Amino acid sequence: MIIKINFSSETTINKQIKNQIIEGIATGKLRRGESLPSIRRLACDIGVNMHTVNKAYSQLRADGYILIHKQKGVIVNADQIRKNKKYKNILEEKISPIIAESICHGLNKDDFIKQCSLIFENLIPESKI
Amino acid sequence: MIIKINFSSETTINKQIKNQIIEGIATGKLRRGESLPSIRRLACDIGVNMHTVNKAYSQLRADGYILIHKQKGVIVNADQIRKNKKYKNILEEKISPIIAESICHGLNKDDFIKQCSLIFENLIPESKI
Amino acid sequence: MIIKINFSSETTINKQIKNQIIEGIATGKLRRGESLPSIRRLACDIGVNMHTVNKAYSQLRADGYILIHKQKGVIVNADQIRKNKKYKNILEEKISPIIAESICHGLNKDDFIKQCSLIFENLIPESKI
Amino acid sequence: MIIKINFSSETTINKQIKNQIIEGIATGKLRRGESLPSIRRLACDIGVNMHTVNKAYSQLRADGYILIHKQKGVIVNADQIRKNKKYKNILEEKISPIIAESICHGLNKDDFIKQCSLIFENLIPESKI
DNA sequence: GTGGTCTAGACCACG
DNA sequence: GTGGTCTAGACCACA
Repeated sequence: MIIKINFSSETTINKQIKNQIIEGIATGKLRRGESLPSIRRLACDIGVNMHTVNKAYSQLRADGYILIHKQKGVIVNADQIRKNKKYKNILEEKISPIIAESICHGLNKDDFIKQCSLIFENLIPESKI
Repeated sequence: MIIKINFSSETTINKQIKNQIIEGIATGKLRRGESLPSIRRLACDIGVNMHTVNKAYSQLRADGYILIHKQKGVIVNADQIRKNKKYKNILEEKISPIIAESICHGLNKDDFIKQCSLIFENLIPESKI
Repeated sequence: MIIKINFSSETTINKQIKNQIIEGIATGKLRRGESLPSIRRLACDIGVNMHTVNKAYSQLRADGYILIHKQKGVIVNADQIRKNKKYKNILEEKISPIIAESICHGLNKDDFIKQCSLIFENLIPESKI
Repeated sequence: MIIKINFSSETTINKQIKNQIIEGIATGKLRRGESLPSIRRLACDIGVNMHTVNKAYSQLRADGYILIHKQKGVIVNADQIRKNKKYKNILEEKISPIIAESICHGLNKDDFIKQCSLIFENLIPESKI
C-alpha cells in the first residue's frame, strides 16, 4: 500500500499516516497479518521524520490496529478493534458538528444521508462487511 | 442560547465555541438576525479569555455564519452559507476517515447510515428542512 | 442627497458618511454653496449617533470639503481642496496596495486601467471636469 | 525580501506586512514556492510581536497568498488567487471613494488614469504580465 | 525548531 | 459600552 502525504494540508502528517492505514484496513487493502513497512523504511519512503512515523505507529498500536513484533515487524491486527461499545458515543461526538455544518450549507437529512452513502460506496465499492 | 465549555476536552475552546454556535444555527435555536453576546460578555460568561472568543467569532464571520452589525452587535447570518458548491468535497474529506474508522469498529454500511440517521434526528427532532 | 449606511459593512459609519458626501461633491450632486443637513437632522435621518455625524463633519471640514457656519449651517465648499500638491503621494500610497492585489488576482496593466476607467465613468457618466 | 514597518503610519502593522508581501508577489520579487521567514523569525527581524505576524500570515493564508508547508515552512502560493470573479466588485468598492477624492482634488479622468498608469509602472517597470 | 492556542493587560477609534 | 489591534509570556503537539 502506498502512503501519500500532503505537506500543505492542515491535517498533521502523523494523522495522515494513521488515517491512510486505517482506511487501508477498512477497505481491505491491508489484511490481518499483513506486514507494514518498518518505521525507518516508511519514514524514508514518504520523506518524513522517523519520530513522526514512530508516533503514528504507536498510536495505531494503542488503538489496536497494528501489532509491533520485535522480529516479525509491524503487523496489521484488524479484528482486535470491534469490541468497543462506547464507539457510538465517539462517533456521535465526531459527526454531530459535521452534520450541523452540513445543515448550514443547505443539506437536509436525505441529502446528508445520500452523501454519506456515496462516500461510503466510494470507499468500499461492493459493501463487503 | 447557552454555551458550555468542556475545559478537559481535547477539542479546542475556540472550536467548541464555533461548533456550538453552528449547531445552534443548524437546529434553529439561533435564528437569522438574532443577537449573540458580545465578545467580552461571552468571554466572561464562559470563563475564557476575550481573545479566544474573538478568534472564534472572527472565523465564524469569515465563514459567513455571523456578522458584526454596528448597532445590534454580533448577529446570526445563516442563509449566506448555502451556496458553496465545493462543500461536498469538504464533507467527503471530513467524513471519509470517520467511515474508515467505523468500519474497523465493526459497522457495515447500514449500521453507519443508521447511526448517522439517529444522530441527525437527535440534533433535529422533526426534520424541518 | 440621500445617505445610506450599511451597518454590517467593515467600513466605519463615520467613513461611510464622509465617502458619500465626497462622492456627492465629486459627481456634482452636491454643489458649492449647497446646504447639508444639520448634524442632528442627519443623525436622526440615517439612524446613527449624533457624535458619529459630528465627527464625520469635523473631518470633512478639516479636509476643506465643507464649511460650518453658525447660522447658515453646513455648506459645501468644494473648490478649496484643489491646491494640495502632495495629493499624488497620498494617491500612490492608497492605490499601490490595490494594484498589487489586482495583479495577484490576474489583472494586467490594461485590465486594471480599463477597470478604473469603467468605475470612473460609472461614477461620472459624462466626464464633466 | 525585506519587510520594513513604519511604526508611525496610520496603517496597521498587520496590514503593512500583508501589503508588502502581496506587493512582493505582484512584482515577482516573491515567486511561487519561495520561502518566507517563520512567524517568530519575521517578528524578531522587524521588531514586532509574534502574534501580529501570525495574524498577518493567517489572513494571507486564508486569502490564498501563502500556505504552510510542513517541511518547507511558509511558502508563497500566488497563482491560486486568480480565479475570483467577484474581484471586480471588490475593486470597485475600494477604488470608488479614491476616485471621488481625486476628483475633489482637481484630477479629471485622464489625470487619474495617467496617475494610475504611472503608479502601476512604478510597481512593475516592464509590464511582464 | 515550528505553528497553534490560550491567557493577560493595554490602547485605540468607533458608537 | 463595543470590536480591533498590539504586546508579552506561556504551553502544547508536531516535525
